[in-house]
Amino acid sequence: MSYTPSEIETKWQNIWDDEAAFEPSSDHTLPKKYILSMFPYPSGRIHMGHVRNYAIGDALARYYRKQGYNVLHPIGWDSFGMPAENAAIKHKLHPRTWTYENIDYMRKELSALGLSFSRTREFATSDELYTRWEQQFIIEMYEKGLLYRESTTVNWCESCHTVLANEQVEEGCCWRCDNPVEQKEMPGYYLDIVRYADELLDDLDTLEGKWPSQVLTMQRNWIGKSRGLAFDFVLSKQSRELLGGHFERYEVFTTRPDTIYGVTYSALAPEHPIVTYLIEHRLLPAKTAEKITAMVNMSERDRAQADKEGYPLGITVVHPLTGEEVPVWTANFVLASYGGGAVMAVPAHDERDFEFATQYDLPIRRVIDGGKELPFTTDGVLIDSGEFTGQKSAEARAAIIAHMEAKGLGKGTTNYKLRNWGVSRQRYWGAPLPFVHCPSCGLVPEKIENLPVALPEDVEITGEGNPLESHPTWKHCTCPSCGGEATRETDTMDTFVQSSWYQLRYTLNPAKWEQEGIDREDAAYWMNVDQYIGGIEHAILHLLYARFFTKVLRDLGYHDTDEPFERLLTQGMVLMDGAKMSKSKGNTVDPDALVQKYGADTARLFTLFAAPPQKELEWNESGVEGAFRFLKKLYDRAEKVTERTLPTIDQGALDEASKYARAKVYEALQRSRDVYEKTFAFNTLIAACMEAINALDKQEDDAVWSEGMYIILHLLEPIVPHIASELSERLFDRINLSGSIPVLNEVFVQDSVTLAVTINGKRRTEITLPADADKETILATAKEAGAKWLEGMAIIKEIVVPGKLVNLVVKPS
RNA sequence: GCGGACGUGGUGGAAUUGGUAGACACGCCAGACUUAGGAUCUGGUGCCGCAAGGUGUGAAGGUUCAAGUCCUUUCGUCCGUACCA
Repeated sequence: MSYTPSEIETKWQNIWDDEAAFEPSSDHTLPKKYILSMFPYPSGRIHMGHVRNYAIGDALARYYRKQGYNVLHPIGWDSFGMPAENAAIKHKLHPRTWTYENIDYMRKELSALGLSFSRTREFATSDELYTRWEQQFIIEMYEKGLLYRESTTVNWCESCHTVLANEQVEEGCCWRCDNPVEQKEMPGYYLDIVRYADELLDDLDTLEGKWPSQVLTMQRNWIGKSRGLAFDFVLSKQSRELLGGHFERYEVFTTRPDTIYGVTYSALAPEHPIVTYLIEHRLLPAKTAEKITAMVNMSERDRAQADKEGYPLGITVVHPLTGEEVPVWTANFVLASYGGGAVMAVPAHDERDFEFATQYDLPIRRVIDGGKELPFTTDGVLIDSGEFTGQKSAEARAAIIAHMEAKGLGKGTTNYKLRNWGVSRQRYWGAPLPFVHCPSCGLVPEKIENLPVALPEDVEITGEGNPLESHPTWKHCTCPSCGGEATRETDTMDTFVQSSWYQLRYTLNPAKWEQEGIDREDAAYWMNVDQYIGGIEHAILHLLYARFFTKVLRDLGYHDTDEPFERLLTQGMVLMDGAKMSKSKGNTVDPDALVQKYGADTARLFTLFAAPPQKELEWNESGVEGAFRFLKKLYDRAEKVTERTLPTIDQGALDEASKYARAKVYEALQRSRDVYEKTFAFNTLIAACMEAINALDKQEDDAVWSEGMYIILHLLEPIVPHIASELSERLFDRINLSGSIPVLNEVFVQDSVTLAVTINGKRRTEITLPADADKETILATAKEAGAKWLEGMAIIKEIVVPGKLVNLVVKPS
């Protein structure tokens, strides 16, 4: 019989379905493992990145199941989002239809890979039941003050009549209609993630060694915590008068209070209220006002790339320590959203301040000794700094903060780069924000018993404006509080909200889906995710939001875990000809076609064999054939098996080739634990199995063959489950597919050993000796074998590394 | 700029605590079986050299009996980030 993957694979997929083989047990006394690969967006078809992601997760899930763990290995669909609306515009399909048809199709594609997912726990985030609980959480967050509504500046496309994410702005223009994007003040909903900044930062330490350090670093930088001094610049008397008494002072933040005596000017963001006031009251030259307005209207991205630009505002502030008057400028490099939108400028010790000061001929005053050239931005000893002169930067920072605090001039403060998460979108295909605008009560959350606030089905998606806004009836409702006429919120939630808590939803027994969002007991048992697997592209957004939601839901009393993902594996991209596979480049491989041609096992084997999971995977058709060839060989060698169980073998009676083969088999077995539990270097485990088969091929003992196949099928089942199950059923009644197999140390005991002989560290020859040879014998043999290189030399040192080598250190005698 | 990761044959990649570099696979070469083969099997394959031997993990130093592995410097590639005061 020859290897026909299609038959075998269909057969086993049906058996697993019938057996409900991958449903987790509700017995919470069992040891558990929660293995999660990031769920897919139902874009239409699966791609090789999915195959890789799920092959890794499935191997781990199957491994732990075999070890006797109760394994939760769920799948679902991250099914809200813009592509559904774009498809709706293009194909005149309802986003829901398009989405759920895609899900049905992709579910079949994933099934064909033989992935061991729980079927009963599958859900889509666009299911109304999922939305219902999400809306409840959001309302509870609102009630705790974690969610708030606020008006801020956003990217706005007038022709599409919608807000755009920064990512949707291409060179200042709308990604879809190419109209210039405007900055517009608009209300939106924000989650106060900054309130959790410290915990999100500190808990990264607990993930050290379990998450890739790169991801930890990226999150740390993203949170961007910095400590320093916040203090007020008080406007001079004339400046206050100029500003009509509307402003008296403004706050600035610095991480370098030690340089405060070097301040020679102060700069405000162009959006700063003082600047706005000056423009609105025509207190600046018309041309200057125009230029500043242009800076304000520039998108964040463009501004970041622009050259330094600024204008004097004709006002001054008083230096809090020297009493000197300092000129105030507005400058495009000052960010409105950080540290109050104003800075003290110390050109001598800050690169940006220096560049700006040089450009506009502002004074530069050195207050830190050190370095030859300015700007000198490292720590040093203070000079010309009043009573702090002579102190080192570090102590001066503390002293100046203490001094300012004592005098009521300022205080030590912490700032974050992290900004609150804007979660509202002017989109149809998302979870509605469950709020109502009441003319008398203001913003009111919907009543819990009325949830979910579901999307209307009868909408027309045109791509212009929010269909919820233009729907004739949907937004009209009664106020949950006073019962009067009111309007429903038409913004929907960012899709990242759904993916922030799905890992908790999976833990809930499906029998309780209707009654609960998250179950404390179920979550306590399953959380946290033992191994999370996904692409590095989610290093910040998704992984930060999911961590945040986990903590928030913990504080709302839904569960008790601090971190959602115990260990994280970031898989590399799948490449073809050195470039990421993409439709536009035309360098894709269709997983369906691959499975049809070679079978799912070959697809899985190749993706795990060609590279370690963390690295990029270069697609290679002949490599795929190599994987297929190995499976054919494996299938073929099943004929060699004569015993139906793990045989007992008399090691002493075997010939060298059989002993060698046994050693190779057990080496693979020994290696497997590390691979599945620690390194995920499936490529090395597969290589070890190939070596074992090659070694078995070179010997003829039936029992050794039986033992070898028994163990190799056991090892490979998580990777190539169909062929392994098929052969295992035929040969061993599947008994080798559960439990673990002990490593027999006797197989590693060798009668003779081969040692390398090196002279001065250079390998010259090798010697073979009985395994129990003593050091003298070894040295004598080595000297004899290396006589040629020892002529005329005096041996000054002899090193024997047992089982490895002999090194003789010599010099001319 | 800053932060991180990585440089090993023609290719993907192996190599516990420093201990025979190149496992395994692809490709290539030769042979066998074949009408034929892009099927299968056997053998070979880092580089230079007929060989003996030499040489070899981006480069240059260093530590060590011994370095792909540790240290210093340097070059290169990839990824992330972008005026955060």
